[in-house]
Amino acid sequence: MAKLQKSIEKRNALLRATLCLVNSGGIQEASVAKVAKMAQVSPATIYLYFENKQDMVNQLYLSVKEHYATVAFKNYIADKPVKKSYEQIWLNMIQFKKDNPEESSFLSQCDNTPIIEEETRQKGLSFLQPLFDLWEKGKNEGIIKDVSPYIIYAFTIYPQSFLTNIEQRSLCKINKVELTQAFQAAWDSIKV
Amino acid sequence: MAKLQKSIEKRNALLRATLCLVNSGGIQEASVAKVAKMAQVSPATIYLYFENKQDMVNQLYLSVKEHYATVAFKNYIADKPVKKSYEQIWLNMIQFKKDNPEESSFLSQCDNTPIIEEETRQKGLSFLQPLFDLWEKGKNEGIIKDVSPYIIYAFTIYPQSFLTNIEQRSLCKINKVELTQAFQAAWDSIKV
DNA sequence: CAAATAAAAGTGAATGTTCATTCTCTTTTT
DNA sequence: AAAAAGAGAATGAACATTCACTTTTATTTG
Repeated sequence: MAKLQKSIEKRNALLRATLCLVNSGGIQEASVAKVAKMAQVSPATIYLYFENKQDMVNQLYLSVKEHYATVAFKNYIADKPVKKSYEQIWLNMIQFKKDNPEESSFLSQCDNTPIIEEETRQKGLSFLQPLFDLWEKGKNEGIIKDVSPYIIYAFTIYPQSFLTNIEQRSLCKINKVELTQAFQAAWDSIKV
Repeated sequence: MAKLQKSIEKRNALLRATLCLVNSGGIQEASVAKVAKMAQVSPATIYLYFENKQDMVNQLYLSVKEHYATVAFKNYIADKPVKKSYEQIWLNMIQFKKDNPEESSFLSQCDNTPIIEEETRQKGLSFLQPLFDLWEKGKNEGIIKDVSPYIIYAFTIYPQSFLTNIEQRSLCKINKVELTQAFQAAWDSIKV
């Protein structure tokens, strides 16, 4: 039991090291040798925990997405009004990105790289199912436009990445005012 | 003169090859050797046209951004009503992304990689100045919300990348209906 | 319980590629 | 005949992965 625990910790150390390196210099910076060094482990050890480098990055992707979803849906109670629920989730999501810039930047980098396999992507998306259900509920109640979930995602969730991205690059600050304006924009784009 | 022309053509061949390779397998796939081979040129020749690989990618970034801006602002006449002008530019922009998936995907990949220097990024952004001016005009006329241009960009232009991205991955189709809905969402998010 | 043994986890060095870049030499253009 | 453009081969570093080996942990047996 203590053994298993140690294994999990080592696995996490490897994932954390990968996250850190990808964040500081792009995915190409996270070489197996560097990850191993940062996690204080032999390069060979990585292959005890992961099939290969691509597998390691894909697993990291899933683990980060899972964390993201956990934060997004914390204290989520399905029977509140749709707008209120959505506001809560939306704020949780952007807060996650503000609080976890490394994980957030990693996810952004993954959006457009072929290292992440389509299967992994789909699995990652499935963590957000409650959100898609909420949109469906909103559509049925006639308070959210009857458009594809892709459009809803594109105009309400996806913009968060841009905003936190530029805040990270110190080009702007996202405080309470901007947060309120941003949610208003998101909601206006999809409300009936 | 014919000499210079030939030089430009060779430079363009190198940029085109880079674009193609980046598109097919990520930035790491575009190695100097492969780019040279695809452009039917010796690896050494690349260093006659560019300082190094990073410089080549940065120049490609600028060249693509310039093309993008050219398409965005074609037939743009500043004295039409703000909403009409904006609709025209917005449609031009998304059409560019649909018509030029390689260039579009390249730009997306560049959004989150440290290969592109901050200076290059800023220069690339400056091509879109007329758009920022239009927003300012809209704000002055009281028809666009008085919020930061970052927010406007995040909720109207940035979502296009997501939509064309998933269309590219064959997860959805963006036809006339979706295009109309999408522009409506974009406009609703920022109109007063 | 303790010694013996089997299995699992972990290592550093080596493998064979591929990488970006530079070298020396040749061809083409002025 | 000078200079500019281009070539292929060479360089050394970095890469992902595997190798033969050691150490640690778990299980069996006397």
